[in-house]
Amino acid sequence: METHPLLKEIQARHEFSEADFEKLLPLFEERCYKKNEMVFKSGDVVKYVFFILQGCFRQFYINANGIERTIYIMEEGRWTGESLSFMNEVPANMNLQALEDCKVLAMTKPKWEYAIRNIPEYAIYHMKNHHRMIAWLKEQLGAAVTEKPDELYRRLLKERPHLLQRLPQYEIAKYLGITPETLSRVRKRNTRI
Amino acid sequence: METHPLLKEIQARHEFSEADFEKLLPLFEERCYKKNEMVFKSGDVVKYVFFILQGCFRQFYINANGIERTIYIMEEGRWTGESLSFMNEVPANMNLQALEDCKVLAMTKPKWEYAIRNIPEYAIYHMKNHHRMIAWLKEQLGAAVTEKPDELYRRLLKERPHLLQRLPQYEIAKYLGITPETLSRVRKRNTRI
DNA sequence: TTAATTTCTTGATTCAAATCAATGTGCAGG
DNA sequence: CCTGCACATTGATTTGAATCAAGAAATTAA
Repeated sequence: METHPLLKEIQARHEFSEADFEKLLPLFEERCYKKNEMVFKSGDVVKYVFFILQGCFRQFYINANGIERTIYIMEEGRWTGESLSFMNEVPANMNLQALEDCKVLAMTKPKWEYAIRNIPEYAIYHMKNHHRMIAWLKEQLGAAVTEKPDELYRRLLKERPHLLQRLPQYEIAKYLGITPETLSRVRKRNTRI
Repeated sequence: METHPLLKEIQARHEFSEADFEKLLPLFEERCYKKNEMVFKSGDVVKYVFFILQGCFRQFYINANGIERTIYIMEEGRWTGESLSFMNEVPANMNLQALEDCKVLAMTKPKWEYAIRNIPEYAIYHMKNHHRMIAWLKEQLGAAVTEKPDELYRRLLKERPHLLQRLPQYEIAKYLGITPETLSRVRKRNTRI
């Protein structure tokens, strides 16, 4: 008997019983997105919180001049969504796109509120996740501006090497905030054969 | 009778009773920091969460090459700290410094846990705050890389014009991620007389 | 298989901000 | 008042990534 990927993720971060998990799991519905499909766009009110079962998404920001920047790339076994928009029912300022054919578990707001109220350990896990997200975003923000392309690339190579196999270069470039040409040169400079 | 600045901040974001506030307030202790004093450094375990009564702090990141970047500047009426370090008792990867003589309300972890468990509305407010913080950080990250210095400056001028009066130029420059020289030129270009 | 399209690499050029360097300004202390 | 220091401005130069422009490789379709 295999552990469900969602239970696996939760238990990796927080003490969580199978009994609680049996209350939690039925609150989700399964959804699929095709490669390149937009899950939501800036201006939409986000209706779900998502746990990724299969595939890979990118969340990106478009500034006033139409320049876009990928904020993060999330793979199976992680959460995605837009918590402020979801929680307060306000327009999102981010865009979420499937980079592959994807399968997710999606939970609506009423069910999420039910979970928060009735599964205290889920609420705590949820809060812990937010602390991690905030710390990670702050670090990303610091790194994005202080580090040169070569350093950003080596950081990615160290932390998430499989992404470089999984995604085309231009997606990596958008994530690192550089042009594909620059990434190509960076790779050349940083390749040990 | 004046509303306490902390109650004011909480009520601006969430329905919160005076009765709850009377349970909350005694959990804090008052602390002072002198101008330029470090509250915590990267590597420290952060012992408090802070609400700013007076003054102004910057939180900054130092990368592997010793280059620093100010992530945010917080003024009176706002929270600051490092939630992941505080919560999990792990080393912080950020630095917090007073930019002026400051007075804060500080809460230790045991008291914070007491508050979360015993004042449910505080827990909800806290969660809401995190959603806002995450959305704000994502937007900052998007803006930091896609926008040019002139755009970053005009954004700051629009959103927090008083900061430009309050702080020296070199602190603003570190916050925008540009050199003081560039900021000086940007200001010249963008000043209507 | 070839053809067509997409993605990646490489080179030449441009451009914007960092850096380097000097000067100017305003304030604090003697 | 002048002196000294911190901060800000301005100009000259360098630098590194973006942009522009071909090609080469890889993938997909025919």
